[in-house]
Amino acid sequence: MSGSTALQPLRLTLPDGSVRELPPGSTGRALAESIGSGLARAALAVKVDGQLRDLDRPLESDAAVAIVTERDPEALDLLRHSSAHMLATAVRELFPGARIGFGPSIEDGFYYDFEVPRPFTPEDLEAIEKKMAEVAERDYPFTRDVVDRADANRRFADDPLKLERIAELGDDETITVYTDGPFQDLCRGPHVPRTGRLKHYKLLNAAGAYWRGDERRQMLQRIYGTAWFKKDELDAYLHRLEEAKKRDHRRLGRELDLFMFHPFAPGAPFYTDRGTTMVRVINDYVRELNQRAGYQEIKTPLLYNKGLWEISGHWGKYREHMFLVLDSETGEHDFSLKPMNCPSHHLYFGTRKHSYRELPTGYATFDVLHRNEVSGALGGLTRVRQFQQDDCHVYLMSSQIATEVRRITDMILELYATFGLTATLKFATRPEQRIGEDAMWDRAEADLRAALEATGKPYELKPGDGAFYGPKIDFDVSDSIGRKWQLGTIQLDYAAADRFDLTYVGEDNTEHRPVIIHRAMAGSFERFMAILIEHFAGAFPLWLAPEQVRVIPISDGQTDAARRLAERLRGAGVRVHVDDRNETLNYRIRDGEVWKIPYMAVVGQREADADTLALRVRGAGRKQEIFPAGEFIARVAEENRTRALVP
RNA sequence: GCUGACGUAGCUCAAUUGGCAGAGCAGCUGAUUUGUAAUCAGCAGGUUAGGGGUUCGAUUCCCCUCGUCAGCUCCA
Repeated sequence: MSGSTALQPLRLTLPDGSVRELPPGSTGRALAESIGSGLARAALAVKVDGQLRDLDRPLESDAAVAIVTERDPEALDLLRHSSAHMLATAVRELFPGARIGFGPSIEDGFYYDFEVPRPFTPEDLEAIEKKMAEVAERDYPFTRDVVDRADANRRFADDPLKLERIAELGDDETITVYTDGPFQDLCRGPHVPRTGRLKHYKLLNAAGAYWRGDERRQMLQRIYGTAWFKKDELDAYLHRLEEAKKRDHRRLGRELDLFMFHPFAPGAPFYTDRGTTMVRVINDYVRELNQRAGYQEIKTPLLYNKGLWEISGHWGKYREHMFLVLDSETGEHDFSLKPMNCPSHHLYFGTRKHSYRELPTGYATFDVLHRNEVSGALGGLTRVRQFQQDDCHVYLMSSQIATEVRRITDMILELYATFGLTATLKFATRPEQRIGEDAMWDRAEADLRAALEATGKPYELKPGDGAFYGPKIDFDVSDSIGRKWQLGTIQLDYAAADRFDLTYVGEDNTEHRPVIIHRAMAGSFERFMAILIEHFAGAFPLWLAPEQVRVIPISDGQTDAARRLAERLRGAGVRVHVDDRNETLNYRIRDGEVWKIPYMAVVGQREADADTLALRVRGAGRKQEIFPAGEFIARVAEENRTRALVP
């Protein structure tokens, strides 16, 4: 405690630098009231020397303080954590025997785990939500009590999970209990002042969750919810969920006929003709980038004897994720489908001698990989068992790292920009568990960082998050609705060359170990497809669209003209179809919009006579434009060539 | 893998307490020849995911298998 005596006033410094004096033991609320009654009404908590505290907790010493209201970023956390308590309060009233686990605030909401005899049903959730409204109505204060261990154990005698947590608390830790009405919870706090402050929330779903995420422990029933300060924020969030559902790649993949799954091949997609076209277009683009970088594209075997996996270390650490294959001659499962490309590339590199003159040497491969994910981990194209990566391994001398990393970074950012994706960079440095000398890490991190700085892009530092064999740069991409995906990665590897005994002959005519860079840009094509589908909501830019132009003759009289136009477009490398079905023009226009075709070229008698077309741009409605056929073909070809994002 | 929910025509969904499996869209056939988001009529479409059980009778109730979906420590 500070040396202040009971008679000396507290000196509280506000964010604007002004100082207020209040009697010792005054609460945050008293401070807020002394500033203004409006602020006192808005106050949710108080920040004392940077730490959040309950509004009604006495201030003990001079400090820098700030009143926290809805407008502070931390306030949402507070709101959601308190909402979790209110949820538990309601559950306890409806299910008196329910034992409680943890109930934190999370991104966009909160959850609470309960140990109950049976899982919650959707009807339960409705009832619980109603009960929560009652609890809010009763406007209980959240009160904080400091208790000793014995008291805590007594209070939670019926809640073994809480007792377990209490037992873990150190003797020097303050144990606090928060109470709102009939409910009390072991909790560090802080909370909003009263349940009445919780107004705009919704329970979303319930699902099982292992106690502490440990599959060996009992399964609890978790209820997820979301909470916001304003009704329109809650509505906007729920609307966002709806929108995200609408652009769910699984739904669009079916509606736009891009890919499918069959029960006989769980976790392995079938691509339709349209989906295959997209994969090919993306492939071609990555190929072009690889070629420009001077990387070689190679194809390597899919199936290997375990000898390879023993060298790579997969056999020991990764075997459960590999699809083992029975060798009928030996009767043993001595073969495995490859889960990664690196061992193949290392093997290939090692089959011949390399001069320092040929470094850096890059191998790129689009081969199919298999990883045996547990069934519960599968979902759509983002979590699959079979996939392809835009994988590349570059073998180089350590003196070449900075230049090469810079080159790769530019390449990756260019790729993202082409799809209208923006990336943030993360620089991950040496982890606790690692191989190699500190000097090596110093050098590697310095090189990576220099390369990173050279891009001029801001980056986030993630100390200790590197791979055990080297530091890395991760690329997080934000899509059009703000979701983040980790896509690209550049990893320095100082271990593989040793394991595979890879060498190059240096200028000094002796053998040296190369450094290896693992590079992925799009990551897996499957996941990248999913991200693109959701990013564009299925309305792909022309160059990526499976069907780029649909030619629509108005009536039978123009069918031949339409076909001739399509033929000319096809000649210019355009993916085009003629919709001469026996349907009304309106029907076919609508169909084109539903299928999100970038351009519809309508050909009536006027257009047929003049060798023109009436262009309808996707989403632009009736706003159409008459184009001479030649001009239109040139325009489409140009968009294709430049990979234009918008028409 | 575990917990829960779900699985009905190609797609989206119906089908009282267990009582003859339906509709819209898509498909096919015909009529219609269309000027910018659904023309009309007819036809066809199913071992209700698969298997077993209870029952006079199962889409419905029970069990098993397969698959799909949600979730499985962003730190009391």
